[in-house]
Parts: sequence; structure tokens; C-alpha cells
Amino acid sequence: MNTASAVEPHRNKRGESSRAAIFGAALDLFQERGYEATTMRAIAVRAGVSLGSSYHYFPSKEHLVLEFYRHTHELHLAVIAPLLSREKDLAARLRGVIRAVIVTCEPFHGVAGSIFSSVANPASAVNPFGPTSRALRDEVIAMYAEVVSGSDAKVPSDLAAELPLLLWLYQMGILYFWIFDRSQGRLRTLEVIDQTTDLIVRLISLANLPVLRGSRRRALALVRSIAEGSH
Amino acid sequence: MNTASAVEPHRNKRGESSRAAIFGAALDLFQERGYEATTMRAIAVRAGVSLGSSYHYFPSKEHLVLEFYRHTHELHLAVIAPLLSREKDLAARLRGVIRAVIVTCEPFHGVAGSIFSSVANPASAVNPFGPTSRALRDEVIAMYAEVVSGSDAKVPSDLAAELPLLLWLYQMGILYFWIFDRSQGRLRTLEVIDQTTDLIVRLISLANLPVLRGSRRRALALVRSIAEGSH
DNA sequence: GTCTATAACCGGATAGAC
DNA sequence: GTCTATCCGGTTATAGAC
Repeated sequence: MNTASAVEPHRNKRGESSRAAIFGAALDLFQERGYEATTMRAIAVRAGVSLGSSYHYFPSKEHLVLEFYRHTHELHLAVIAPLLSREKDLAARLRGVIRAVIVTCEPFHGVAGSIFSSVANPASAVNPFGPTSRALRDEVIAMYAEVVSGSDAKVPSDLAAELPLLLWLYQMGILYFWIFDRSQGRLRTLEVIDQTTDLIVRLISLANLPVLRGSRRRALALVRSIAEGSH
Repeated sequence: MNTASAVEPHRNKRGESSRAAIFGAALDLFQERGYEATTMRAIAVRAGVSLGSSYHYFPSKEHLVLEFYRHTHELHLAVIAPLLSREKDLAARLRGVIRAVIVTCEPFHGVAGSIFSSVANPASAVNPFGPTSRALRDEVIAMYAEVVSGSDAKVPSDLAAELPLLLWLYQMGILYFWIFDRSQGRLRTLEVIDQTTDLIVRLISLANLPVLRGSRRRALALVRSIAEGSH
């Protein structure tokens, strides 16, 4: 669970509390002012530490983002736990999980664009496809594996192997759409989620049709070769 | 063709040449050192103007990127012209066009990551989905419309209406993959292009099957509603 | 060896004189 | 349209405190 401790230095009690204060201040300020408008200096002031101290715990502003990922992910897991243990229908599970993602992230809607773009950079220390994010990424993908395996849907085994990864990508697509969504109550994103999850589940059930089998196999072979090659 | 002139100030001869010098210097330096490592100061020095002058022509570093888009797009159009007038097979047209994209962009492979990420920001002045990029975006989408309409493929009319937009998105996906591709001669990207273009064309031809018709209609209605809502 | 702090560096962006 | 001077914020160097 606590992967960060393996990377960041905060073994002592004193360090723990400073680190938490800095992250808490960052979280508050991100919400109040947005990501770019929040300066490392302002974070340090609100946390009651010096600028240098902030950099002791978080080597860069983007490392605060990585912590933010993890924070949101834990919240998300807590929110979806009841759903995953109760619901067996794949469409409902998927819809619920993805809806929960955007609900969990909602307080950060204004910031999400800057964050997304800064981590989209392959050179970013916290690029979602990069090594630093690997532990968290694997956890999220594992969560989607459970969404599928815990359902009563019949999924061809070759598809089942790649589906969690594909759903993780799908989630990122939805997040990027949500970032642009200015509609009241984020209704447009919710609508897109409902439509796409339905569509995905339908396509999964169609994947076994003889006419589609060839394409499915080729597509999955491609996904597999891509997934293997990167990391 | 010269959309930039409507937006950027360079009506006089003198201005023209300064502007060109600045853009040329930027292009060189981007290739030599990458996007982030290239400072506005270095660009100004190489162009033989002051820092302030550079900002007179390009309100931000990202506006150089917009010009870069346009520059690459013109190159791309020139490269694919013969193919589009000769070839009628949709798969071959699509494959050729997408291959040409990455070939045209190849000199900037090292820079592309930073550029991509900086424009992925919804707050970016040159976000591909934003109003500033609209003219160029529409040109690219129109180009994909020609890729489809100039082929001998039979495409259901509802799909034909949205296909150019979808192919533009597909192209962006390929570009993002290419950014991460470190393989010799970019062979992995080429392989992915060959596979995916084949797959796309096959799916288009399957779209008329009765079992798929319902999903196709729903998917296209969704795409249409999304495309209408944004801009 | 862990934590904190101050001062400086660097580069994107801006103001305003000519 | 061109320049110089300056701001501002992410980052780094480095010195001292526990």
C-alpha cells in the first residue's frame, strides 16, 4: 500500500508529519487555485515549512502529483468496494467504477487539465506509462481485472487477459473527456460513460461471433505485443 | 493556406523576415536540443533579434508550436499528394497517409514528447481541441475525408460522416505511440500502423452486418453528440 | 544520516522606453 | 517593431540544526 515510503525519505516521526503537512497544503491549494497557479513557495508557507524542506520530501512539483494519484486511488477503492462485492452484472460494475472515478476526482476538476498535460510528457518523472508510476498503474489494472473476474460475464480467455489493460486506457480516455466537460453536474461525461460502458460490454459479448473472431485475435495479439514491449 | 497571418502580426516586409528568422531558428534548435532545452533567449540570439522581438511575433513559446504544426502539415500534404491521386484501395491510402505522418515528423521525434504534452493541456493556447487550432484541425480532418472519399471502399453514410474525425483521433493515438517508440527505424510504430489500418478497414466493412448495426448506430450517435458539443 | 532553511540560478513572460 | 530591464516561479546548492 505505502509504495511512496520506498522512494521518498520520511522514516522519522518528524518527517512523517512534515511530509503530510506539505501534501495536505498542496491538495488544498490545488483545489483553491489550480495546479499552475499554486507555487511551491505558497505550499511551503501554508505547510509551515521552508521551500527547501518541501523539496526534501517531494523532489519536484510533479511528485506531488504522483502522491495525488495514490490519494485519489485509495479514495476510489473505498468508494467502489460495496459495489464490487454486491453487483455481478459487468455493465453495472464497469459503469459504477468509472462513475466513481469521476466523482472522486470532481473536486479537482479545475486542476486536472494541467496535471494531465504535465504527466502526459514522456519525459515526466510521473508519466502514467513510465517506471515510477508502475506500481500504482499495476494496482489500477488489477482493480479492473477484478471488475471483470468478479462479474458473471463470459469473456473469451484471450480477451480476458488484455481487458484490464484496455479498461485502464479507456478510463484515461474518459478522464480526458471529463477534463473538457463544462456541463452542469458533469452530465455529459456521465452520459458518455453510460453509453460507452454499454457498448463495451456488448462488444465483448459479440467478440465470439465467427465473423469477428479473426479481427479479435489480431487486435489482441497487437495489444499484447505493445504491452510487452513497453516498460 | 496562410491562416497564421490572420492571427499573428507581420504585415510588413520587415516583419515577415524577422518572423521567418525566428521560426527558422526555433525549428533548428528544437531539432538540435529538444523543445524544453531550447530557450526563448537562444532562439532570439540565433535569429539575430532580441528576446522582446520574439515575443512580438510569437506571444508564447507554444505559439511556435502552432506554426510548427502548420509547417509539418504542409510537408505532409505534399508527400501524400501522389499517393492520394494514384491509389484507390482504402487500406493502402490510410496506411500510406499515416506512415507519411510519422516519416514527416521523424526529425522531431526527440522533441515531440514535450510538444505533445504541452499542448495536451486544455488551458494551452494551442490545444488541438481548442479554438486556436481549429482552422488547422479542420484541414487535417478534411484531408482524412478525402482519404476515404477518394477510395473505392463502400462506407455506410452515417459512418462516413464521422469517419474523418475518428481517423484524426486515430492519428493522434499513433503519434503518441510513436513518441514512446525507441525501436530501430521506428519499426514498431510502422508495424502498429500496418496492423491497425488493416483492422480499421476490416471493421468498416463489417459495420453493415446486422449484428453490428445497432452498436454502430449508437456509437456514431455518441460520436456526433460529442463532436457537436465541443467547440 | 535526517531534517530545515536561506540564497541563488535559470528561463518563460511582461513593461515600457525608444 | 525593436530593445533593455525586470518579474516570477520551479529548481538547485549549500550550510547549518537535530
